[in-house]
Amino acid sequence: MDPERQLKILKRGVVDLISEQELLERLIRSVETGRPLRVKAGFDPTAPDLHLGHTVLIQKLKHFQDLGHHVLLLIGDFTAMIGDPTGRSETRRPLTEEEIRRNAETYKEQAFKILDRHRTEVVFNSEWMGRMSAAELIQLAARYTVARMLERDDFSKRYRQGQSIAIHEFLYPLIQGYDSVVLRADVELGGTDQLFNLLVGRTLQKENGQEPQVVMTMPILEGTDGAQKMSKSLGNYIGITEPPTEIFGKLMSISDELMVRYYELLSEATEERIEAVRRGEVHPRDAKQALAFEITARFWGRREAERALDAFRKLFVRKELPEEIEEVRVKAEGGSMGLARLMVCAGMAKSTSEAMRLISQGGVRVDGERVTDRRAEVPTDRVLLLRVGKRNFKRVSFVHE
RNA sequence: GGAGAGGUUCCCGAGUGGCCAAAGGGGGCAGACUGUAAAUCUGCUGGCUCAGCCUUCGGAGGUUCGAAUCCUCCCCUCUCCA
Repeated sequence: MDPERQLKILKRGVVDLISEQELLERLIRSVETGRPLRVKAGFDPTAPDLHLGHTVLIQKLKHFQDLGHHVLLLIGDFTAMIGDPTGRSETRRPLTEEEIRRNAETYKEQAFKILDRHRTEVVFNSEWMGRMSAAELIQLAARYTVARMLERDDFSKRYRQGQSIAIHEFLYPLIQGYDSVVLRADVELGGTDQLFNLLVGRTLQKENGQEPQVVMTMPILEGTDGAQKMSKSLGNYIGITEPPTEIFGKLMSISDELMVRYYELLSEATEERIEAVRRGEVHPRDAKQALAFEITARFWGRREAERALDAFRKLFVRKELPEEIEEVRVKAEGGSMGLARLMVCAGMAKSTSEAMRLISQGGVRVDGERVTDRRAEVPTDRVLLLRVGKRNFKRVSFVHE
């Protein structure tokens, strides 16, 4: 495809592009020589699951891949092994090799739900970092100054606010940049928070006599709370391996405002369609359903997405019981049992205190009847349908001894 | 190495001897309402055999009728000086 058209596709949704001119030149050269661009993006295998936030980046990698370029999926297993304490005072436990290997494996599998596995090169930075000597590492560290490191926004902020910065945190950007040197990357992709690290790569490449990589950043996807970035540790994420009903449901629960944002960054919908959603010309509920359907189908297929849609309509629009209710068996302690205690046994409350709170707040129903007496007893001679809140259902049967 | 500041419940952050299971905010959960699990409003938010009792305020001891608050030692973070 001609370079200008490629550029247009690649630019969509991008925040920083350093520089557009360089990218265009490389695309032209690529067309002329028939050599695809080497496009790198790194992932930390610290958590075993990818969520929608990661897919913003992967989706962009796919654009490159579809245009015939060479995608390098870098797994930062070396850095993960050291354990990055970013932002917290407690030291994060470094992962074991085994954990990292497993995480990396699931990462790959999940990334291949979007990327073509046969045309993606997966590399691990332990391959070269693991062999680096202390002397070589110090030489690498000598290339950069503390003042320049402190240019990075989060470092300077933490420094000003008197928070701790461990020495090795300064090494992360250097290692990441060095990865680009080793891989001879033409382009590196990252979130906007990665801009600094990506630029370090350019500097190091220049020093090593390479043409500096083109740097491209994608927006950071906000989590379901609409405020902070999506991350597993903040609990505001939507994992791509979560069950279809979860993905669908979580997407339906985002705010109308956030929905527009998700459309922009995650949907394949046309510009016109997104504009219509933005202006409120589509009913927010319908727009949200369409989005939830699209994303669910991306990871689970249309059939599963349709089932999730049906289940959602049934429960929330028609207010019927869900199709599948989890069944639990609880050991009976005589002819009746305290409801609060039962809720704990059935895994519907973390503690008796919490269960009692839920009851007095009117959030608990037994066989469809609201119970508000926190000391209520329930019979144990038959199967009970328990409901906590709007969407937590369980069928409880008792085991007598 | 020296001098100072600080470590509070899921998070941020008040509290300097009893009225403290600990203000306020965030988050979370529940209820009402609805267009939906959006928005908004209200309530709850350590545990238990729950009108009572038990365990929490970096860790270990101590003073006191009584400690998150006072003393001693230790651990951790930050600032300034060297």
